[in-house]
Amino acid sequence: MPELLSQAEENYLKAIYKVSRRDGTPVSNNAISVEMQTSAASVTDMINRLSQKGLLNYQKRRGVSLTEEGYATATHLVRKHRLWETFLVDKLQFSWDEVHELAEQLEHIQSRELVNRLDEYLGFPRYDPHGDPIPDAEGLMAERQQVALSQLPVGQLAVVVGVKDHTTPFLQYLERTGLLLGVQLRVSERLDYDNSLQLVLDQGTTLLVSQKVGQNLFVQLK
Amino acid sequence: MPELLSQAEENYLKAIYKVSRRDGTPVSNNAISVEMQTSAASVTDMINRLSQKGLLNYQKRRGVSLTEEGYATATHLVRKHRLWETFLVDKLQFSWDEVHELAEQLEHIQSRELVNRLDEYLGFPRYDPHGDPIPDAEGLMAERQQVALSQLPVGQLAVVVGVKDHTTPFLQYLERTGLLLGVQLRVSERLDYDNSLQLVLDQGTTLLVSQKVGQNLFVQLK
DNA sequence: TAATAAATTTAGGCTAGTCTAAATAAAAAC
DNA sequence: GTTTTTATTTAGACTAGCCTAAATTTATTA
Ligand SMILES: [Mn+2]
Ligand SMILES: [Mn+2]
Ligand SMILES: [Mn+2]
Ligand SMILES: [Mn+2]
Repeated sequence: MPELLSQAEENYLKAIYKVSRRDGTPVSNNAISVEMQTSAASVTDMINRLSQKGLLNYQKRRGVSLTEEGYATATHLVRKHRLWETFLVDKLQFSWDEVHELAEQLEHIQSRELVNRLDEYLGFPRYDPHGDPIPDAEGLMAERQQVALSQLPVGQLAVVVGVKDHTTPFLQYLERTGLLLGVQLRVSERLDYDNSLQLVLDQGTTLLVSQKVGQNLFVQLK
Repeated sequence: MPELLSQAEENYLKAIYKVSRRDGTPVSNNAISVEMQTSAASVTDMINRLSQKGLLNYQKRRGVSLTEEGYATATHLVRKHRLWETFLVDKLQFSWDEVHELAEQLEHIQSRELVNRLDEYLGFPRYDPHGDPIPDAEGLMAERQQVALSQLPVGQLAVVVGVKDHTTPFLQYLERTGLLLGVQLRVSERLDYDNSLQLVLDQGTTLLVSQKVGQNLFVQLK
């Protein structure tokens, strides 16, 4: 039953999806208003409309959760967002730090057929340019056992598979330091003074990164 | 000075562009309301807003025309629309009768960079899947000396270069009869009874088409 | 020219989506 | 167990875009 949703409604759904993935419990009005950068009053308003449409479970003052339909709709939005980002990087040669805002627009284009053809055109990619998994046409996506770089035991070989922080400055930092997806590394030393990490990369080059960087990079054990 | 325009504002601009086709003569409120399928009151309302923004020249009860900026904006919308249609057909294998509605959505995506990269990715096409010229980044587009098939003298060799009617039924009719862009033909006979036309195509196959078809196909003399 | 028709504007109203300010409920701190 | 703080809802207002109905102006026709 894909009712037509406005872009505003879609953005709220996506925000609720995003916040609820972080913990799992019902999402507070407040968390949504922070994520959406709107007033709490606007959130209450929109929550009422979305639960009216059967996309949210909502009890006054007890938080909201996505219904089955709301979850599917949000997942489809994520699918579109990540496929468009992949298109922009793979086909139009955009850099991975330039595509998010564009995908925020493109994700609202309405056409299942277009999304599926785009998916096929891109070769059914499983991850987007930031390493985030792309849901398939049924809404299923890969779940990777990944860990923050800051949690990686010293000496353990691992490979960079994703970013937690998607902002342009962080992505450009990674670009300049060569700490990109697919790079293999190990932590050679953890410096107690400021929790910075001494890394040894692929070809033996070394790199010192701050705690903040370590917390925002996802790696997979090798 | 590309102020941010809403989709509604952009659609009105495009409608005015389409109705006026740069012939200078002011466009009537009524023509816009027919093109947009909205009430005359809504048109008056929007005209006021767009002339406020410097996109239209407007004097009460004397019709509107596009300003230089309004014209450039409308041309850019047409550029985006036609590039996206070309993308959908050339890259995603959509049929030419399926792409218009999708392009109506995609044309509102805001990013000069994206449009220019798409243009390059497509090889700087000069015509869209319907034979309509695509404005370049400066807003310039090819002007073809074309004539309606119904005007073509009997015996004159010509090639199909465009359609006047962009509706799905007409495009599907052309698809089924093989009367597609690039096909060479000549009119072997004009039947007085109903002004239908007997055509001889490329490989000598013949085809009888109604006056309505003749009026909605553009050809170029060979 | 006067009457009629068509086009346009004005007036007023509606919904979606936003806001601020105030009221109320729940949670945290004392 | 009060008090204070935070979260949430309510109330009221605003803009963009749309509408219908009525008023007004311009064009057409008798
Ligand atoms: Mn993104
Ligand atoms: Mn991404
Ligand atoms: Mn079109
Ligand atoms: Mn076209």
